[in-house]
Amino acid sequence: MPSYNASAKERILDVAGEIFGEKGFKNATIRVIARAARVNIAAINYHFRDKESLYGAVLEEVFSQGFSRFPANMDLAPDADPQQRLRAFIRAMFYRLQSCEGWGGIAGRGRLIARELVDPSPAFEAILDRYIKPHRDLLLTIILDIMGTDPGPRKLMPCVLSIIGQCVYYAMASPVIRRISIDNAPTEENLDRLAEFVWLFSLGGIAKIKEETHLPSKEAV
Amino acid sequence: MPSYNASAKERILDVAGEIFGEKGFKNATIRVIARAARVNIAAINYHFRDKESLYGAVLEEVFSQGFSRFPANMDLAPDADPQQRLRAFIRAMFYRLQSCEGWGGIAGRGRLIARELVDPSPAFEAILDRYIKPHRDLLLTIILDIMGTDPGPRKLMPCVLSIIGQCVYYAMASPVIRRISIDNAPTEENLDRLAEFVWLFSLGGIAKIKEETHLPSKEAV
Amino acid sequence: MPSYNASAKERILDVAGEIFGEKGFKNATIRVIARAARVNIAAINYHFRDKESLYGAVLEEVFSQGFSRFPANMDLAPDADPQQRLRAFIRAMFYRLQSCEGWGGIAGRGRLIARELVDPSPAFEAILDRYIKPHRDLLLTIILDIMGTDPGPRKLMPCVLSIIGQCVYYAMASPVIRRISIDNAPTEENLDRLAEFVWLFSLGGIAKIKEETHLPSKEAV
Amino acid sequence: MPSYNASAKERILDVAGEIFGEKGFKNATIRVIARAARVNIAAINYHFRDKESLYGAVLEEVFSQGFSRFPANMDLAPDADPQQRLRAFIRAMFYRLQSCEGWGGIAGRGRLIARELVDPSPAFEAILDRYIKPHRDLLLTIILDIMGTDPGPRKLMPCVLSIIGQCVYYAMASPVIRRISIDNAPTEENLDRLAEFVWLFSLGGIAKIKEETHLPSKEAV
DNA sequence: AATGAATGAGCCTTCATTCAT
DNA sequence: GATGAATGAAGGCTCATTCAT
Repeated sequence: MPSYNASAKERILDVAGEIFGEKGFKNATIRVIARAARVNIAAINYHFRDKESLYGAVLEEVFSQGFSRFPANMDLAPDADPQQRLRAFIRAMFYRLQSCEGWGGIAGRGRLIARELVDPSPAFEAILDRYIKPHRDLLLTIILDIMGTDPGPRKLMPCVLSIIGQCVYYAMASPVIRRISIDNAPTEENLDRLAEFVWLFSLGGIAKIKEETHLPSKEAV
Repeated sequence: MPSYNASAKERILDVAGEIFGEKGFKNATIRVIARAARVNIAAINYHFRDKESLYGAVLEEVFSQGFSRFPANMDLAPDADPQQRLRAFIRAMFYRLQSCEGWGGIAGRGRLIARELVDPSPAFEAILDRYIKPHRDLLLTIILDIMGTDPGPRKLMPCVLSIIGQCVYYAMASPVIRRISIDNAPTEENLDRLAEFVWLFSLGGIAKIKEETHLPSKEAV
Repeated sequence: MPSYNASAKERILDVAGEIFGEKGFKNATIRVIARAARVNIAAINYHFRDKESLYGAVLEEVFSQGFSRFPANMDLAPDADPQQRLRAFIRAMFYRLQSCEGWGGIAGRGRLIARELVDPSPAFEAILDRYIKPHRDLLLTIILDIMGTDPGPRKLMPCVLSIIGQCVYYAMASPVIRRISIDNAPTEENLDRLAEFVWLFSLGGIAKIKEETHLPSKEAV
Repeated sequence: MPSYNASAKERILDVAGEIFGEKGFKNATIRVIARAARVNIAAINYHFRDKESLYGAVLEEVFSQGFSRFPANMDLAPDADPQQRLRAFIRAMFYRLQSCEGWGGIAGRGRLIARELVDPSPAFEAILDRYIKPHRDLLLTIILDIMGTDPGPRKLMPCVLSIIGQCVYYAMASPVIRRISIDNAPTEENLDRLAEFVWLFSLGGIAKIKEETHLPSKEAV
């Protein structure tokens, strides 16, 4: 039965995402993953060759599922203005990074992405090209549309980073945030509220950057 | 000879910061640290009892040095207005997280902090209380002073997080940022420019949040 | 389709001979054999039950083919004298142990036999009885005929061993011989020349042993 | 106590020689070696880095001890004639390859050498240069002295190989020889008797080769 | 007849730690 | 104060084998 085979492979992929996200690549052991997936250790080797390849498959799965489940135009009207497109972009990013298990299986995987940002694995290279760079370009066009004019890369790229930085920080530092500040448990309500905040904060930031003239633009450098 | 002992202990602490920052706690091995510090493996256990305690000592050292070398009022006039205090705060944070080796020995340790945010070690608990919470409170008062009125925690705390988030993100994701966007090598010029950007962006964000009235304040919830 | 089955089984037997000869029993893996034979791993167990049985089948095949292709009276006139019979015996042995692939498919299998001499496998027991002992007896009668009289086992058996030893050594140690001495690539020309040498050397040896009287015979012990 | 340390390392080296000789490199496990040497598995790694390096050390030890304990001029008068030097050479080789444990610790290591002849390990390269080639050259000069004139490499080198081949074969094929022919247990009496036989057989062979004129010499090729 | 999936055993290695000196 | 030797635990991986199909 292909469904049984697929099931075992899928089970491995599933729990591996969970455990890699929770413990990190090195701390996670294939023994634990195998036990959680209710398969033999050698089955992991059979389906994914080795631990590193399994990790690569998990990474691909996380990004693939994340972007298909929460596209950047999530809940967005076709004729939305750039402000609303930024809002959707930020909300989708929050959901992608922090949606919890009950919603469909990518819980804790936000931390997996956070780990990749800190030290990228070899498998992350492909992810950069296939998912992250196009995503960055989308945000670039949104910001350009909001500003109306091109302020040059020295103003544009940092806007991208500041917006993404906020989204990522809420996800990656969530264990600490919970301890030092507010309730940021990844419930739907919290995510929506924080996304709304980041959106407004970033709109203010973009406006401020646009009106600043003493910041160097590309030409000024 | 106390000087020799102190020297060995200091060498261990020094290279351990480097290597823990570079590889992370689990990936770093005391063998590599011992070899880099030119001491016997057992000497590490002798001076620091075990790997975890060594890590704790490193963490304490990193924060202690970071805050003493780059205080939050760095280069700040005593009578500076809150905007300028925010500027100094952000600049100090950039330097603390990203200052490179030539400047005095805490290179790569920004990544060590980033790792702690993703999964905090037991030793991080003390750091939170001694360094991070007071630091957060300082930023809180700065923002309050900028706003002039207390908008309630639902607006205030996220401002703190969005500002810190930007600073941290630039440091923690630097390997990836370098690949997908701008030159963010931690030179003095780059750090100053990016800190300036984050400062302005955040001023805009704070202003925007202040004027927003539909955002829920604490009482509205 | 019987032809396909037979073909698969034969392919396995064929490449297994090659690979067992090259790597030895333990170092050879059924995975590599299966891939080289272009069959599924399980097909090997299907056709040959397990790795050890496959090895037994290969061993039988090697000896069976070797002795049928290169019989000890190869190229020998029916009325040949014992010296010529020894010559044919030695030449056949060289060919059996070293004939290369182009000649009909038992290349590298000389090393397989060499390995069996060093540590015999369970399957070798049957080979001893069916092939090697009769072959030894044939050489015994040849030597007896050359000597004319029976010098007793203490002189006779070592002659057998010294002759066989030379033949086997040229085959088994060929990787080293090539490195430390002469060109002994198993070309037809080289095999013929070396066999000729061993024949003459052994004739001299036999003659010397025959005339020696101080060597203990069986009775003297 | 250095003697205790040395003792552990020596014990490992000792039993490893035994077990590698008995089972071969792949079949031998460091677990078994560790247990037999009464040390922890990790101790092997500590002293010899890994299995392959341990094997290299064993190989070096076997040859080093073999040649120092049984030099090629063993029991030889300083003014001995070439025939007697050949006799000593052959006797030493028999002892080296087959001397059993009671005599001083290189039992079963003849098989280790035999395995190297069949498939040389990377570590064997150094052994060739340091031990085997000089040994071969010594035998060459002995044969030259016996013949009186240089018959050319096409006659000389095979003489070397035929003599060495006999010695090696008695050692390497001893499990089989025992089954198909005579009592060749490596007792001192047996070794002496067989060495004596090989010596005489080889003297006869050399003489026969010398008088043969139709064999190609170097120039004839 | 033949295969893909899955297993259990076993192997080498690495690591942090301890102990005697 | 500092070290070389030795340990026990655990980890990733490979292999021959089996089972359901």
